[in-house]
Amino acid sequence: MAKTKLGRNESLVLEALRDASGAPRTAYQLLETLRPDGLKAPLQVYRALKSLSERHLVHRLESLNAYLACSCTHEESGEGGHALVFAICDACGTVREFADPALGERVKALSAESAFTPRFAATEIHGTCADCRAG
Amino acid sequence: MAKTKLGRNESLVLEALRDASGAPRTAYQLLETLRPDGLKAPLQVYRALKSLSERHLVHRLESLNAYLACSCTHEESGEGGHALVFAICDACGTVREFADPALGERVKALSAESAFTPRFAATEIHGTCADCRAG
DNA sequence: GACAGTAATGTTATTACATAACGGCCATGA
DNA sequence: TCATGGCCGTTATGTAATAACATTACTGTC
Repeated sequence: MAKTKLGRNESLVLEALRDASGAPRTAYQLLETLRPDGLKAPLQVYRALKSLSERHLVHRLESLNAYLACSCTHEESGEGGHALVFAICDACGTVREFADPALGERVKALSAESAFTPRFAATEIHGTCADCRAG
Repeated sequence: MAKTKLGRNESLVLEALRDASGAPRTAYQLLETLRPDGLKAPLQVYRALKSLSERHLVHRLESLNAYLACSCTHEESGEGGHALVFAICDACGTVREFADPALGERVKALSAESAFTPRFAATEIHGTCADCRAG
């Protein structure tokens, strides 16, 4: 299932996201960044992002339509799937990523109550980070 | 802060969402639905959705770019803000909405650990509902 | 009623995000 | 060799959301 090696475009996109370190980037921002490297069309970026997502190397932030290099060591792929948490600072835009087991358990419990079979869950918390609060 | 009464477009959009009962609708789907009622431009729908969101009568499902009539009685507006949970069936598209206090507490705790000040959090669980699993 | 102020609405155009459809290149192994 | 599959490139298009500006409807006041 998981493919073996990253292709050129995938490597470029992943590197660009890691350079951003904590700052999410939209697909079109990535495209601009990577134009000097020869990327020209949105689809090149989107394909790379899709592939990287499937390998759990990047995540999509749904509420921002943006992408983030994964900072967690996923010991995951467990049955219930992943339960990621993102703390998004609306002031400076940086994002911290967690993989919280307790929250994952709560998601499972809630799902069970509704006879719902979860496959994947993500929590996005919007607020203000410590640095921005300090000002 | 909260305005008094719904305008015509707001009422139309809210009604359309409630008619969908559990099924999320995109802004453009709503526009098509409401064309017979005289709506013509996306902005009319988006403005209504924004206003309704601020009143907590509808929610946006980030992972679907779609909107849902709120089914909860929000006794909320507490300090930490809301912590909503959506169980999204990827098979039939229906969505169940919860307001889970335990999960809200976990979000607060996680935030505190990172000196992050939360304002709003939403959890979207993708999976399969009981009906679809039964087939 | 006449008027000013404000909230709601309407219209056009544009930006931003994402995918469809098609074709080419090249490694590798039967 | 040549068929297969993975990766890559390009054009065109679909879908989601907002900017900018004009207009209409609903107040209260005099």
